[in-house]
Amino acid sequence: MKPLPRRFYARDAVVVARALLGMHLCMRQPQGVVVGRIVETEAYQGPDDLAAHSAGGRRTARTEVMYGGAGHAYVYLIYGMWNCLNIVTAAAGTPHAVLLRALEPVSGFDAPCWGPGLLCRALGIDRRHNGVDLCAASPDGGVLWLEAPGEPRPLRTGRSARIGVDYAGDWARRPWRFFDRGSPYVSTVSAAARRRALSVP
DNA sequence: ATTTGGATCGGT
DNA sequence: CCGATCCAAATT
Repeated sequence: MKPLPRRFYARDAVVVARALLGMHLCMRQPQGVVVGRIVETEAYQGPDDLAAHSAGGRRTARTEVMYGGAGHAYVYLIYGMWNCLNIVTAAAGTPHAVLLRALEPVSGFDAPCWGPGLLCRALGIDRRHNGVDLCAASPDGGVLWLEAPGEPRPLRTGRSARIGVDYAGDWARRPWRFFDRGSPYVSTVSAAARRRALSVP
């Protein structure tokens, strides 16, 4: 295990969001390590970005981890039933984060992971993981980390406006969502198209 | 103390 | 479009 170094995360969220495509999200579990390839992300840039939980410098118990420095997990509950996993980026005090929106299973699991809520459900991520250090490199290793894939795959990067942030005015139109074009695991792929792409003949 | 609505998802 | 399901944040 060689976690991405903290300097990877200590950059603008938009830069990191794009750079995370194709990286592996890894989680240590009782049964072993589970790995998924990141195929969809979104950048949030508080305090300016009105779509961010840290908009206007909002600083509460929930958003506190966004101010604590790059390379930590920000996990929150949404709609009463879904957890969402973010990666804190930029300098400490600058509340940027990248929402991980979809994975492609690589090893250790095979559960639906197309969309931020399903991603967390598939890996068993919840608010207990809020604040975990993704750069922990003790001999034992951390619970959750990201690393570069052994052999990089070609990537066609697409971008679009972010999903579900219509309340944010002009900020909602910024193309801060990044995804792997052609991955059937991207969240907005229709159920029918996904079935077609994943069906084994 | 009470209200409101959300960085979702699957089914209709 | 709708409902599930609950908590954070804003408001009274």
